[in-house]
Amino acid sequence: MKENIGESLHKLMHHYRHQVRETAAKSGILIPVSHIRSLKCINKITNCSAKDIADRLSLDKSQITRVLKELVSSGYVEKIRSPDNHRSQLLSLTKRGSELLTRITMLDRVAAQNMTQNLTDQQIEDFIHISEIMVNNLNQSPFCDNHG
Amino acid sequence: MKENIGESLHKLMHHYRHQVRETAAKSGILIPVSHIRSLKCINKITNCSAKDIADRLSLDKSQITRVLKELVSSGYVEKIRSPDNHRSQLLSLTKRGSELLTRITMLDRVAAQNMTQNLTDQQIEDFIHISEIMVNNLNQSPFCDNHG
DNA sequence: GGTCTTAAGTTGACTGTGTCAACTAAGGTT
DNA sequence: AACCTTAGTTGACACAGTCAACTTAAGACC
Repeated sequence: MKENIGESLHKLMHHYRHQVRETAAKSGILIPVSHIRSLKCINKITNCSAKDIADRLSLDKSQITRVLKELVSSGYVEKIRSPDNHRSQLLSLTKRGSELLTRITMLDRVAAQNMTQNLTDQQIEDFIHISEIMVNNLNQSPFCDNHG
Repeated sequence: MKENIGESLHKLMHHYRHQVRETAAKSGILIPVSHIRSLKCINKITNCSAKDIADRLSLDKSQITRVLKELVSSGYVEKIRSPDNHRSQLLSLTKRGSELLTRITMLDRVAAQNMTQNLTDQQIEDFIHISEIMVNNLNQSPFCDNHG
């Protein structure tokens, strides 16, 4: 039975992505999921840099660069060079970006409620908790050597 | 808190995929995950057709066509026209395919054990169970209208 | 028998995601 | 100065997922 956990994950992820995209599309939001996730990071992390996003989302730097390029050119994000460290850059949401994120947050709430509608709060917490344990297992395993 | 379930999923999926690919690569298995998943379907479903795989994995028919083309050309899978229904086709593993799947199954077991190492059997069952409930929620939601 | 519809599979084109390697530029070290 | 590290950029590529148009085969119906 244990071995099927992978298929469960694939399936769940598939349907989850589907719903996120569909929900967003129905509200006229047509940007990809990775962009949405990046917006959330920028909002949450103070003085957010590209690296911060990459670390938090476990994504490649290059991917972030490309996402940011589009977010900036769409007017959702502003990029200014950090005054104290010219290697780094400070990311912040524009007014437009903030408004977009507000709408996304509302959609997220609805989507999460829909996805968890037959579950108790305890079950949801358990699920997230178990997920975290598994992520830890995977990170510390010999298979995945994160030098950090 | 509920809204973060999405990020948990993304993260878990990311690390899970990473491990699957890495584990396979270390054993010299260099085919993509979708191919592996398809092989498992063919093995599990008697008289498996392309559509069966697409349904079971919630993937597009076209994707399956392409996966099968490679699996056939690599000699892992055989494709014969169904005698009673010429629209359909019967898929079966070749000897090579069977051997490959055996190796994959062993790797899967190790990977699953690694991923679940600090979890009780009950927690694993709960996790799978909750996943299924969420998949059902997503399928039956107004967002995702599966006409089938 | 001849249309009409549906189902299975194929193909092409395209978007999004993830990864790798080579590179620039800035900062720190000695 | 020469050297190393870090943040970010760019190019190239593989994989994953989606959509629409198409072929071929079966079944339904007059």
